[in-house]
Amino acid sequence: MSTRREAVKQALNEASGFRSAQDLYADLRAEGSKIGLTTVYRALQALSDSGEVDVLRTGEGEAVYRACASDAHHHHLVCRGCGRAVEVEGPAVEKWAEAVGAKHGFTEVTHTVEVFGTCADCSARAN
Amino acid sequence: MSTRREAVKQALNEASGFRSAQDLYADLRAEGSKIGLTTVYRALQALSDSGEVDVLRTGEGEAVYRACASDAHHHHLVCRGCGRAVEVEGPAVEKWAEAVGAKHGFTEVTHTVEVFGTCADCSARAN
DNA sequence: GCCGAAAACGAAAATGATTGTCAAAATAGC
DNA sequence: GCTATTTTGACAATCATTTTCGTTTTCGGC
Ligand SMILES: [Zn+2]
Ligand SMILES: [Zn+2]
Ligand SMILES: [Zn+2]
Ligand SMILES: [Zn+2]
Repeated sequence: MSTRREAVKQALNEASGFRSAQDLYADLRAEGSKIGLTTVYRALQALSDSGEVDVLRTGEGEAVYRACASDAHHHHLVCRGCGRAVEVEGPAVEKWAEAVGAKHGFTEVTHTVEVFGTCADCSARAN
Repeated sequence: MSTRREAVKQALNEASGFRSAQDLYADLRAEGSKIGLTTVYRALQALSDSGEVDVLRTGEGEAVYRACASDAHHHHLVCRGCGRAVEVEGPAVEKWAEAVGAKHGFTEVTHTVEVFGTCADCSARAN
């Protein structure tokens, strides 16, 4: 893993929530790095290809990334206010998705599941 | 509802799966309409605002729309091959999402759930 | 340490979906 | 018919992401 890619992963590790390529680029430049935007995109592409980071789409269609602690399949509970994310599991959901696919004759069934909300801190701050 | 918006909704009704604004624009032009791309975007915006159509994002971040039969909250089982979509319900998933949010102190909990697979027809065609 | 191939970089241009602008066209009320 | 309002659509502008293409680094072999 190259130094630059290492830096991108590092920046992701320091964040608790999902961050976009543009966010990470800004973070890195802010701390003095001379990294280019193209390289940030390439690093994120490689990291998500190798499964080292999770990626999902915001409601506006922007790709956001996160370095998750768990290697296993999981989903996220994401705060709409601060972006903080909690890794969650849902055996019931996994079974349901499989069953739904099978029931309608679909094969190679996969799924996307994300839960959004306002975290306790953000709720408090709003008062 | 204006004639043009009516036309967009009509085009969506004729499709069984999710379609992008560009897809619908192409469909309408193909059948002779002189509608503009901007108008298609505006119609879809209005239709989704009023809840008449469902919208979701493809893995590439493109917005796709569908005129669903059900007014109630539901999810979709979508074919990766032909785009065909089936409306599905999952009470267990609804409860799970709520519980997960509550457990971590999140409020105003919402969720996105989509199931993807290859439909029977597409599986057969691949043989 | 030195050399050339291969990999990594990054600036700038290209892409592609979506949105903003604004004048022309359709529509409604009178 | 006639003016006020809404809708429309060609075109420009945005913005995230991808391509392109020299330049710089890295690295194995010497
Ligand atoms: Zn928060
Ligand atoms: Zn899952
Ligand atoms: Zn299919
Ligand atoms: Zn649901």
